[in-house]
Amino acid sequence: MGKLVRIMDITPGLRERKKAETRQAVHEAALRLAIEHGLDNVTVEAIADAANISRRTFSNYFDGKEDALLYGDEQRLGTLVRRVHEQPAGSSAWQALRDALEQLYDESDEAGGSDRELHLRTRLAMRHPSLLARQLASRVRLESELSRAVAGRARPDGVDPEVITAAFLAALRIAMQWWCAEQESRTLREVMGRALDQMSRPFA
Amino acid sequence: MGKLVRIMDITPGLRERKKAETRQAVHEAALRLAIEHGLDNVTVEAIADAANISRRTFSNYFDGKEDALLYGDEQRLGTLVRRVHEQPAGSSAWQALRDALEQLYDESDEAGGSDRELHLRTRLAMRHPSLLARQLASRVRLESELSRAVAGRARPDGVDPEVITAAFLAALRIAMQWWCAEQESRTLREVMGRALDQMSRPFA
DNA sequence: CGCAAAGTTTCCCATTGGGCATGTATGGTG
DNA sequence: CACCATACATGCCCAATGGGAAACTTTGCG
Repeated sequence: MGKLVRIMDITPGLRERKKAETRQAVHEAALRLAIEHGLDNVTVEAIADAANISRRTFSNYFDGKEDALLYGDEQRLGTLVRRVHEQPAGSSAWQALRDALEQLYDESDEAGGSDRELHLRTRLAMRHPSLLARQLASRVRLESELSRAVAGRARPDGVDPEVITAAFLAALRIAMQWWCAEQESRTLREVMGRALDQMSRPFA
Repeated sequence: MGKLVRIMDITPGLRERKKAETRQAVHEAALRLAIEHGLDNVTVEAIADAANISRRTFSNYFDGKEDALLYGDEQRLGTLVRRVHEQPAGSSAWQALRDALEQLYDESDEAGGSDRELHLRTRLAMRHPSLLARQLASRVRLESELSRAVAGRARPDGVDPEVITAAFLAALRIAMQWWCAEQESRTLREVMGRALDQMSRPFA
């Protein structure tokens, strides 16, 4: 029983940790190879090889090279959901989303995750149709979670959570688009702020 | 030269017309088979067979069964872009989008394209990840066209066209989501109207 | 009518996802 | 600590797929 507590609590068990490590390793291998040789010049086999696992095992971790590449994105958005949940209950839905996002970028700045790499990765994703497709699909899956995360919060009369989160995510996407179009003239933060400001305004 | 005019003008040439016909035939075959047997129980070969073309030729028309299925969507969104262009120059960006959409649904009502079928198709798309993915990707490709179509129109101060169209399309997506969740209690029109109203309001 | 261009088909092969069976590491239990 | 159920990795295999090369057919301009 004591073990059970430990398992559920902090230690996910060696097994789980190893899985997570491998997943991360595969992800990074995929990323490196894709940037180096271009996505379609990289086979699943090559990625698996670079990560020291068999091709078959790769399939156990990801549904394809695209998923492997976008694993970082999924993680990032997952933590975004968590941060939204952590926002003070007094924050409005829109504000909670914005603050959570801001917080997310504070963290990644500290972690040294430079904008530079993100820039590259995102350009890669925008260029390749199959990547773009999977990315958007995974975001939709996340949208519902995000909606639930803001469902209990204050929002303008008659505006449903789904609409707020959809608008929020759309703004993020547009911001990334803008940011990738220019060459680092502005911070991603700034661009996102701008997009979110615009999105929060009335259109009619 | 006279012929050249005809080619560019109305007659797309027999060749082009046949291509369009085939494309449509393949699309419909795909749709029928997918609804009948479920998407993943239908091979590309089966679709090609049903449309009386070779498997290889299928690839000349579409990049995969998903694309074949979503061809209808692409057409529909293409005409939406055209309708937006046709809106009176006096209309604001947001209004032009809404009116063009309304118009699009007037047309499909006249054409007898029942909501019933759309309901089925959309549920299909929402359930199957690979379909959802491709659908979203094709919408992004369209987003830029739509943005250009409203670029010259009146919009709230400091709000860029991309943001407006992104919001618009996001609202459509949410509306489809809502509409598919309930069983025909409301018209798609109504639901879309509701989503668009909400989206046009300020969030902050 | 004749020919060049566009389109279709056949043949082919590398890549891929996933089922199944077999090894191998992990962790709870007596 | 030894033991075993279970989860995980791997190897083998096959059907599906995308797309290149080349042969063949259709279209339509001159």
